[in-house]
Amino acid sequence: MEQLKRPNGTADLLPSDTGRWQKLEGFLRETAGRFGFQEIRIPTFEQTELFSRGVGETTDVVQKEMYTVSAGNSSYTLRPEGTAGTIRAILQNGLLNEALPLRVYYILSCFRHERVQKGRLREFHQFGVEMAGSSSAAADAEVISLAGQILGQLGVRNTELHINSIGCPVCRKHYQQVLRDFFLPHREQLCETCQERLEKNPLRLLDCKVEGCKEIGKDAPLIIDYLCEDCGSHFEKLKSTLDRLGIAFTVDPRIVRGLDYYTKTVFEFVTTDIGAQGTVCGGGRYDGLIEQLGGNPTPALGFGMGLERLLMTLETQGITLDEPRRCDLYFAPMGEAAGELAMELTAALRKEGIAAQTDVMGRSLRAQMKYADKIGARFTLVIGDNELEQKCADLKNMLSGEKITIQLDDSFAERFSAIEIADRLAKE
RNA sequence: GUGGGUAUAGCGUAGCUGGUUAACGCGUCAGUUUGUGGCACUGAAGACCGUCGGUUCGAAUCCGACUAUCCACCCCA
Repeated sequence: MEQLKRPNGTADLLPSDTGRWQKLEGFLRETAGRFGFQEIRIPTFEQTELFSRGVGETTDVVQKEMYTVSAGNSSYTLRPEGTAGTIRAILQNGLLNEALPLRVYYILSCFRHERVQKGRLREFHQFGVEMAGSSSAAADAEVISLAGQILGQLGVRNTELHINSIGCPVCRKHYQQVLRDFFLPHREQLCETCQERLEKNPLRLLDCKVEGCKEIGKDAPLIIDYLCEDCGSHFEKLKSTLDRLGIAFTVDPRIVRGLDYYTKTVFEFVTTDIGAQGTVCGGGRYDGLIEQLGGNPTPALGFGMGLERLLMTLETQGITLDEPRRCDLYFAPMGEAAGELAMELTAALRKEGIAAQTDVMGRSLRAQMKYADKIGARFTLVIGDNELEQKCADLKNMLSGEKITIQLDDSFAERFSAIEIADRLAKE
């Protein structure tokens, strides 16, 4: 029978991986919690319209990367990102009627039908936060500082924070016209995609990698010089607050996020250590989104952090999160009677909070010792006919090789004995 | 959606100027005299050489298509 394979762009997380995932997730929850964020969990799929309306009809994500299925008369889509669904849930459950600003975080998987490459999967995991109710630059600084602290505390190096402001719909519209006017005379020298961008999304003209376009765009007007008064002072305030918090950043006027909902502040944490897809964290403000999704106009912002990319960065930088496999005691019985006793005692030890294992392969003592060594057991306990007779057991410290004989009570297999062994382990 | 690279046991690789039982390391399992791990030694299991088709007396080896995978563009986390 033919073996079936995983779909392209998905991953299996094996026992050798899940330890570091758990540790990372625990760290993220803990850190987000310290910033006052609480977890929210939302459905894996939503009505397709949520994304076309929230993320934006013209974005690549919506136009060509969504996994959409129709069921009955409805069209559903696997979430390509976390913000739209989170905002939907916030509105549907009236969370904005509670103390503001509302702060939520999530850890979830996203789905995008893209061409797979390093750092880009079709199902990938994101840690994200959303903060709603504040239009102040202080909120921006707080969200950015959470992301910065996460990376900092993990010990991530070679990562830069880039920030920019893409203005509000009013000043952006004005700027787009200025940009068009600038590029129009060079139309013929632009690459094909840029000629399209000129019509559809002029902001993108700025971060084209084609040499010719780069050259032309070198002296292009920058949006930060065309911000309206409100957007401009918001950006100034953000920069001074970041300075005050000691968060290093560079203003990168080329950053343009590909999701339509962003306004004013956009930012990303970028590393060069993991290949071309170096954005580990990206986010920004989206003051129009909540209204766009049917809520009362409410300012908000957030970010998403790609967990695969983060883990990849940690790995190339030699930062480990692994926890060794835990086995406090391996119980090595010899013979059938001892084997049955071992099953009972092992179960009892586990109730005492001890990570215990015993033989289920019918192996020789020598083979059992090898196995105990491989799984990293701290102690082994050997019981054979002699020990059964004398009501004792050999306890061996696998690190030092030291061996002691411990005397056990009459009621060998009972709780009491388990506690006694547990005590001995604790003393060692 | 576009371009390029790669595909041989669980993992990492050799073999690829076509020639019979496809090799090595790691890992797994068993054993090295009667009841004690790490080292060493011995042995075993494990591969339709990605799939289909073509060239040929003969294909892991050459050619084509498909699929998977990797890298990059694009886009984004």
